[in-house]
Amino acid sequence: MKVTIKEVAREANVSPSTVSRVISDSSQISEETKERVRDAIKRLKYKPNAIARSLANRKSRILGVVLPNEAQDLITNTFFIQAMKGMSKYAQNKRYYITYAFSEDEKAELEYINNFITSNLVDGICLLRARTDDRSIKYLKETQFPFVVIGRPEESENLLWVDNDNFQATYNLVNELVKKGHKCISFLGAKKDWNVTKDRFKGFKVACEINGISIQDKNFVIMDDFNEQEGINGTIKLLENITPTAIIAEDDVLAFGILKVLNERKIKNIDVVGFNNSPLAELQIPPLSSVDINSEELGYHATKILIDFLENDYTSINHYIIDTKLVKRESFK
Amino acid sequence: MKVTIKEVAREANVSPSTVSRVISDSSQISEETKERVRDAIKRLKYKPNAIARSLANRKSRILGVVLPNEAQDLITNTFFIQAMKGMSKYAQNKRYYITYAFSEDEKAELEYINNFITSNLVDGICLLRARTDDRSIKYLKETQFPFVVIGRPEESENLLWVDNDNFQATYNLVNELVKKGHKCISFLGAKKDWNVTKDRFKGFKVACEINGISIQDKNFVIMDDFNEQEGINGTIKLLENITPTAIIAEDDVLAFGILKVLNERKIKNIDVVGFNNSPLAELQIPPLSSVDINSEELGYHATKILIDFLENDYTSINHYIIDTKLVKRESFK
DNA sequence: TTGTATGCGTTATCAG
DNA sequence: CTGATAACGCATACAA
Repeated sequence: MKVTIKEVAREANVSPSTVSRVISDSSQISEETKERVRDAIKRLKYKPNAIARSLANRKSRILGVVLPNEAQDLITNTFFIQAMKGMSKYAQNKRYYITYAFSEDEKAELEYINNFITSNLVDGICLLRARTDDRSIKYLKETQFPFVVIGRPEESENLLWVDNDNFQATYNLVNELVKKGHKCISFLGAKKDWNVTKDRFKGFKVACEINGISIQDKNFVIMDDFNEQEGINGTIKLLENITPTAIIAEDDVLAFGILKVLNERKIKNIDVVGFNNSPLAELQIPPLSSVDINSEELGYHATKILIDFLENDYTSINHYIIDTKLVKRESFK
Repeated sequence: MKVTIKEVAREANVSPSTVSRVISDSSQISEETKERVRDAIKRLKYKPNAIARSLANRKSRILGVVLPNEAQDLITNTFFIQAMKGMSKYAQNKRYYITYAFSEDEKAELEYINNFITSNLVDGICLLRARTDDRSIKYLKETQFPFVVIGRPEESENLLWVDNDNFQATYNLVNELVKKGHKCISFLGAKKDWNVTKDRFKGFKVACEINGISIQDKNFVIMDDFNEQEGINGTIKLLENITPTAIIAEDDVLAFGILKVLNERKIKNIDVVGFNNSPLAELQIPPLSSVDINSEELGYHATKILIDFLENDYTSINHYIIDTKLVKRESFK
């Protein structure tokens, strides 16, 4: 049988409310009785019941995370497990729990979110990856439920988010390439209405312009999806009109496609850089240089910003930028 | 403000207990009032409070999963995310929630488990991967707390587990190799005290013996850890004493190391087969044949067996074997 | 078939 | 500084 606060109270010869106060280390309890109660707690090995506590507090200390379940994920999914790890790291520090749900599609995602909220199980929600015109975000905003997004949302005022500075990262990358003497740089992306695409492309474009490299339509290709085949198709299309000296891929999977084409055509003098630094990057031929987005940090700060918000009720910081880092390998060094 | 069971009761002109009964679809309530209450529920958009329900039921419908620190191995981790996906799939069906925690080491793991149990937050626990002499399992057994293990534990009586038949899978694999004419087969594994290692090695050994292939010490190597470098070292060691026509790797990451050595030495006539069918397998040169362990199914049935146990309180089935499937690619076909 | 009263294990309010 | 007492939202034994 579980030992409750009552047993402890009896053991320590105080009332249950006193025990409760000792547990929350209330300042208005004498050190003496605190000692006595703590002793009793130890002796009886008492642990507070999280559920009962949640009910009384109307706070569960549980966070809900909804994982999207899109086709592209299987390969790139180290992002998810890493982000989840980062999330749990901070949450565990703060004695929060995290519960997760995989959604089959956007509709299911909304359902899970709705369920999380209305069942009163979670105090806050964490969304991985913002879509454009994101219905989940819209819904969460409407209901005023606390949540954080990994990936900058379109309308980012008044909501919590964590992301890399994708503009800056790509901007810097172009500069590095230029420093190495590159004069004709191409960009291969996908999902033109995703914010991450917009940001990275913009960083590419602006940096090129600053460096006096003119960017025309033939300099870049934006595909529909993130997968190797699209990378292959995009590269073929690109090479029809132009022969760049370097290609930036918005994501490693696209870069894998690029490398395939280059290998096949035995083209050796085009540098390639991807994004995300997936574990597969270093196994490519040649090993792929890639911008590490620091997934674990993204997750860590997502829960940090959310929990801080929940506890302070009001914070000045509503977003956080995670550093990126170019990992140089054979494909560009 | 959240609408509670009281509001609904008032709206439907019944008592709260009646509403409660309607929610659990009690047979002893007239269809008529059921209708009326359901109407009220819809009108008021009432959703039961999960926490309050948990307290009253003394069941949270929350499962806890503890991820081992080996999850850090970024390369092999598709197993974890896939297992988690499978777990959530069944749990969601049954309206269970899953909360996870990453443990840094065995000590932390024990702490999390203890916390899960004593805080009364979870109804059951799922462990990923059994160690030998597993303290977590021992502890869970002692406390009599419901739990399931993915990966056959040493003493598997009276506890729930899910696993592949690793003996059988390796046994069959050897037979396939023999059928293709192989007469000298080697085994490269790691972590000699893991059950999965024991089982796969045993399958290898027995099958070889049955086929009249004698197995001596030079025929196999068991390394310390699962990573590519260990695969490389193991292969080098192996090839010092023997030149097999086929090598079985206990895990794909080890196989990646094997392929590296073979490529470097331009050895073309050794077939290689790994385990786990990681997404990287097909990207190897040559594409690696691998035994798919069906991670998602493992997770799915783990929660299934656990939830079934929790709900029936007593089940005859206490373990479940998940099929494996050899995926043939260039490295062995 | 339905309602009343009580408990689930805490926390919070209000006295003392 | 400490102790009753009443919530928190729901479930259920017992009555009616």
